[in-house]
Amino acid sequence: MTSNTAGGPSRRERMRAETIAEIKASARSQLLQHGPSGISLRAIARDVGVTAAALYRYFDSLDALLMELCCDLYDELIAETRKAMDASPPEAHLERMKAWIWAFREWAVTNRREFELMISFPEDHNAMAMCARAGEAAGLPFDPITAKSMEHAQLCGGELAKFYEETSSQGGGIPPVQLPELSPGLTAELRDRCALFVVGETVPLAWIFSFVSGWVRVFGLVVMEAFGNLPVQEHVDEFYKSQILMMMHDFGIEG
Amino acid sequence: MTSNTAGGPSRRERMRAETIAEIKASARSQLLQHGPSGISLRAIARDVGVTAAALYRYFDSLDALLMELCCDLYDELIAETRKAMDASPPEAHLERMKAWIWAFREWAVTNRREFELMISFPEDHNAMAMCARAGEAAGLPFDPITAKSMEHAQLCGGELAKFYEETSSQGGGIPPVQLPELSPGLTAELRDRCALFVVGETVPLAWIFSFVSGWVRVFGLVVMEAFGNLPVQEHVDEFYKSQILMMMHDFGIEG
DNA sequence: TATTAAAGTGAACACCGTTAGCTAACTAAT
DNA sequence: ATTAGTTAGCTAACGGTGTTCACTTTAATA
Repeated sequence: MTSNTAGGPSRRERMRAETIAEIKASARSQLLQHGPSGISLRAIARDVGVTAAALYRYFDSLDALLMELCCDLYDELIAETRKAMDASPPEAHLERMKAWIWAFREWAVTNRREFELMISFPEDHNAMAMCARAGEAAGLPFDPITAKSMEHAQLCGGELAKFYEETSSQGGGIPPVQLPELSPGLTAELRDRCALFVVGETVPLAWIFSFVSGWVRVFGLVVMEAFGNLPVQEHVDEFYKSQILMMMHDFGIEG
Repeated sequence: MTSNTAGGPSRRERMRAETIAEIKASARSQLLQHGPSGISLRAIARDVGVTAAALYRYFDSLDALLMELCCDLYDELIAETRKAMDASPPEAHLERMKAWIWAFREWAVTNRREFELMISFPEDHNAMAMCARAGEAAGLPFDPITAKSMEHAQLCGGELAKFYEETSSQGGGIPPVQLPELSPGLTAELRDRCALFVVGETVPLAWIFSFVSGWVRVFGLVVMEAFGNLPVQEHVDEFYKSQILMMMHDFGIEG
């Protein structure tokens, strides 16, 4: 009757997916209310209307559930960021990069607890080891959460690469203000590491360096704000804008 | 016999202090081994050789214990940083500020889990509320942990103020490279907030702005490295040095 | 319809933080 | 020196947690 002639997901699979979604939704609701450490497997079970033991049909452990939730949150952040970027046309690389920063901040601040879970996860518990093992099993070089984080950074890095391509092809390109002397070792590592972020082509070292510097700065801003450590607390928007301006200055762009 | 004629701490008080130290040491050892969420009150009790209930003679709750531990860790960080700064003479403000950054990083990286506890604390659990209440009770405007964090930042901010004093008194002072236009509101807030950090006198707005920017950058660097998110992972020392160079450039200093 | 795999249950285990009431030990004052 | 009061420690218990195991129900399949 319910045979799978259409090739689509069977009734059971649909049910299962629905239950999983329900579980995750409950977990997130608890995350919102009580923070990362306040998520209780038994409370989730109570919420979903099922025994605690039943959840083990869906997740190997609470940590595994949290990890999946964490990945979902990254997906949400990435989707949100991408949407914000796409509000500007594909050629407006600068605007799209600004949108990336802005969306990142917006999401992290309006979803503080989720963000807290995301950044505290990679090394919390023994989860890192678990992550790493899962990653290796799938043939990936990184644990899934680090991978997601890089996917997120790549949204901005790729845009930078495209921006370089265009500016360099139509008139010399913009020389960055200043690049300190770097050893061949660091130079190589920057290129290697950022081949993953800045997926693009032969962007010059100065750009890569400025990109990494900017990435660190934005990370600092967002984490500080989300964790309540930002010195500025009233005119945060303007402060961000001024920081963006300064970073653009590093790329030799006056905005 | 054991009367307190000398005015010093009584035998009981000494014993008590010793026990408290033992408890904290055990807590820290567990922090080191199992991370912030792996600290168990009962395990501490077992370790110290006492019943779990007995610990409540020393701390109101596990959270209270963690908070005190957190403050101790800040004290350790501050002491270490101060020591590193004092390796340079009092006039070498630039060197002392570099030492501040370097010591901060060093401590955070060699005490990752402690650092993790420290930055995840201010908002974790309901501890923030507890902190705030404790702070208000003591008449302080901030919770003790935020206060410690600011004391730490002040080590660097104060040095910057002294540096400005000297350079401005002996020949015009160094103009920072660039300061974006800031609204009166943000200007005022920067001055207000940083009156706490940069305890000093009439340092110009551009310096305050650059200081806050630098503070954000260093925070980003340290957090990323401690949490394993720093893009650079092999030539970290050199990367830090290059970042410091760039920040000095913001102050108009080539070095 | 009989078979088989999945989903769910209930009880148990070993932990956890916290509280209440009691006992022994030590301090301080009479 | 005796007494009163404080402090540190104990045991026992309560309600909570994650996790496992054996068992039953449910639903899809052959």
